[in-house]
Amino acid sequence: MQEAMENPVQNTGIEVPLLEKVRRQVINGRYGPGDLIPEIVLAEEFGVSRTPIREVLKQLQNEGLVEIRPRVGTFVREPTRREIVELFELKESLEGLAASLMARRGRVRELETLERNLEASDVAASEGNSQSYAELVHEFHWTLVRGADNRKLYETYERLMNQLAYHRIVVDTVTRPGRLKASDNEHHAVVEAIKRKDALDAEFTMRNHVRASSQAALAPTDYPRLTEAGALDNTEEHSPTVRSSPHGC
Amino acid sequence: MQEAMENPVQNTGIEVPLLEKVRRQVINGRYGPGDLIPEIVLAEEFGVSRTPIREVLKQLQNEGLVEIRPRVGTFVREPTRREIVELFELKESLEGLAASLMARRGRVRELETLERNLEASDVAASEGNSQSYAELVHEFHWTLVRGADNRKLYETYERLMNQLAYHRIVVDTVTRPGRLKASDNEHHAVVEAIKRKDALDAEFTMRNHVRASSQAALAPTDYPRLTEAGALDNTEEHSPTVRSSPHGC
DNA sequence: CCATGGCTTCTTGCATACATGAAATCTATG
DNA sequence: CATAGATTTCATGTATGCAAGAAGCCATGG
Repeated sequence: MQEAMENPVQNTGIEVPLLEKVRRQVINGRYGPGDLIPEIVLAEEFGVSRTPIREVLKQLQNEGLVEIRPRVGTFVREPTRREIVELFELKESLEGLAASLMARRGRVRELETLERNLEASDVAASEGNSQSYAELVHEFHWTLVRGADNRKLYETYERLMNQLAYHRIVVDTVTRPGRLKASDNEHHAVVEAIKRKDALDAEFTMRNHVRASSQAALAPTDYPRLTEAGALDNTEEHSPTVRSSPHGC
Repeated sequence: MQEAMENPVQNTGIEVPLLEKVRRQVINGRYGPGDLIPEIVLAEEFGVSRTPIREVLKQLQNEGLVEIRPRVGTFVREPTRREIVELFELKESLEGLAASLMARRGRVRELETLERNLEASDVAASEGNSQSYAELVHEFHWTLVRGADNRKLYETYERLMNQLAYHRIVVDTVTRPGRLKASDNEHHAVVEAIKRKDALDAEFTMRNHVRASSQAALAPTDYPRLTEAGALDNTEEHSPTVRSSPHGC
């Protein structure tokens, strides 16, 4: 009854590596927001015809990453600030649901993963290793959503995160003063509530955590960052290697 | 900044009427769960080539309504009971979020729509007109989600409802004894909380309401229905005209 | 009678050609 | 020099042809 969830990418019938490769090329490649993406260029680049490229682009449009203007062309979409806020509101609700569902499940494998994650996060937090911590944050949130054992929730979450992940608007807020340790403490509180099987507490602790990190991500960043690597990249340029975490902490 | 929301169907670049027509044909037409849907049949039926049909089918797969097995064919998907439960869990969370967001907005146009809906619902409930009430329930929930003024939430909700709407598993639970008036009362409570701008109360009142109607929809239906029209249709046959509400009450 | 092997058929997946329409450019005129 | 109009170009939208693979079927052997 419980199907495997090992494939995070929806089975679209499209050869998955192609979709993934086009995604990277489109978002992290030489195409910036507003740029036209000619189908034929991608087709030649990947050695296929326009047909599968069109399918991939339609999928990307469905994910909200590009906009296809009929008879005109496909353009990289620039999410508005309003959309970012909307996505964060949904993120808060969905992760709250995930925490609630996981709390009701009892001791499952994902709970142990979270506990190990906390240990590693404590180390990274005490060392101030924000790069390492950012990755652990990433794992924490995805483990939680996976631990909810609700495939539709997982797919919905994945869908929304795809819209947030590849845009430079959301940067690793973990580098902001104080946020790192606060985030770590909030993670602890969530896991504690889950261990107590207190679904309501788990949900609201998680929601508060997501809201806090979302606000940190959305707040203007006037003050200097704590790390030099991956400093705030608000210019229209886009770095080929994205160091920033795809979501807040 | 605030874009219009008048188009509930995502702009996919596909000629929208075609997508809609294929959806009906596929789900309410002669194709039942598990049936193969040959592209060429639809193509000839609608007087187009296979290419736009393929795009439509891919979109329907993305919505979860069909399954494309590579090199084999496209089949109408039968959602499992587990999936239904998962979708209801998400529905509860999303509609709770919608109520919460709407409560924070103050007096907006959609609130007046809800109030008019309640008046009409009271009449339908007192008359025991479950057909009329079912339509009002439908309008109530969609108005609430629209009133949240969060486009991403709206799109996500639409996406999930598409997966629930056209399957005969979810029937109008409004015809069950007691559920009709209970539902009406719950709607009143939600609107009251919104008018009081009590976001938390609005959210949980709505969540409780969704949970109650979801459980009613999922519960086994041993006892006779109160209406003769659109009686529980659990056979593999599917009526050409679907009378059942696409969601609970 | 049952099982197994090959064959036929059917369906999709991809490539390509052509039509359509929008945008940009070039030109001619006020 | 600016502007309006026509033309040219370019990218998409659609149709169609062909190949590959999977499922079903039939025949044959045990």
